[in-house]
Amino acid sequence: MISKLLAKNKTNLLYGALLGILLFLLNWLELRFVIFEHSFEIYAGAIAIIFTCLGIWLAMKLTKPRVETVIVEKHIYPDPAVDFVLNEKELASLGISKRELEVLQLMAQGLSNEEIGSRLFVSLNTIKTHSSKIFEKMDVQRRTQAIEKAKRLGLIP
Amino acid sequence: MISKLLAKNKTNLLYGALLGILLFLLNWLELRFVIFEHSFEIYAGAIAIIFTCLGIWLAMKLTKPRVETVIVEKHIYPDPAVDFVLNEKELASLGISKRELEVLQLMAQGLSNEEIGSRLFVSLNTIKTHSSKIFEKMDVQRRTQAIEKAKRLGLIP
DNA sequence: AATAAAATCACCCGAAAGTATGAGGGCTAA
DNA sequence: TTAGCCCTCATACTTTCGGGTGATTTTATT
Repeated sequence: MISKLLAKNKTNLLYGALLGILLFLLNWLELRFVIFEHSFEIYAGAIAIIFTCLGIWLAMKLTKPRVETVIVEKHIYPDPAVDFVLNEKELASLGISKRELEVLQLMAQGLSNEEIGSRLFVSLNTIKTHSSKIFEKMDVQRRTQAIEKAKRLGLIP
Repeated sequence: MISKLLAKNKTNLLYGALLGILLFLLNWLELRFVIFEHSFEIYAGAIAIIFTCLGIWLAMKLTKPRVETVIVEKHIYPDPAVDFVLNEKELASLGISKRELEVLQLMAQGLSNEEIGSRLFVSLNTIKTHSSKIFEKMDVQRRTQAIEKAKRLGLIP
């Protein structure tokens, strides 16, 4: 409870403490003044210095920093692979299966049928069958057309 | 000449003048003190207030304005097709000619060599030569690889 | 004018891609 | 369970692609 209150009024307490110290200093200086009658100028100077510092400190603490808003135009180059969303409707309407899509993706990466077969652990003939079906379903003649169309339709990144 | 000097030391002169005024004030207050023997506290308080203000003023004037920079990122999503900029450096470093780039673009659109030849009014053999050179320069084996790499390098949209 | 680079075309050959057809096994929804 | 789709694989055939070589013409570039 008390610690909470302390934490909340931390700054206020700090200010209070500082004021106290200042008053004490003032008093002490006055005492000195009483002892050395003619050290008035020193006293005044001390007060001046101390309160100048106080003023500076106050200004530093109390002035709000000027907020300068800098608008930076950040060009976002959408990494086609990162925020790619598969157009499942198109996929369904074309009737392309999961496996066929896989083949299509590898095709678009520039792999040969042979390489795709190795990648998917199936024979070249299987990939040929898949690609034929893909071309048929997508109504294209060549793999390059399939790739172009697939990208356009959002089937591949 | 003199006006220039004035302009240059404007702030310095201002400070000097202010100091002068302060000294005068101090003197005047001292005079008052002499007149009213027991108004010491008033005197000290006045000094305190004045120098606090001076400190504040000094801090405001002398410290660089504290600028808190808030960076607001404005995200811009460029349409890849609309504001496509050809990566001419890459094009030059690969040594790909204008004609070859044309062929590459048509390739990426899914055209066969035959079709590209018809489109550009040259023979199939010419397109074959072009594509061979393209693959050689791009260090790829297949047209699909060339397309993929060309897109990646910003040679085609 | 000389040189270099680009563009054009041709021929051959092998590799890859694409077409057609058939067939077997697996999964699922009617 | 049966019809339908998917996945797999095979064979045979055609087309397209890609590599290699060589040659001519046009177009810069110096």
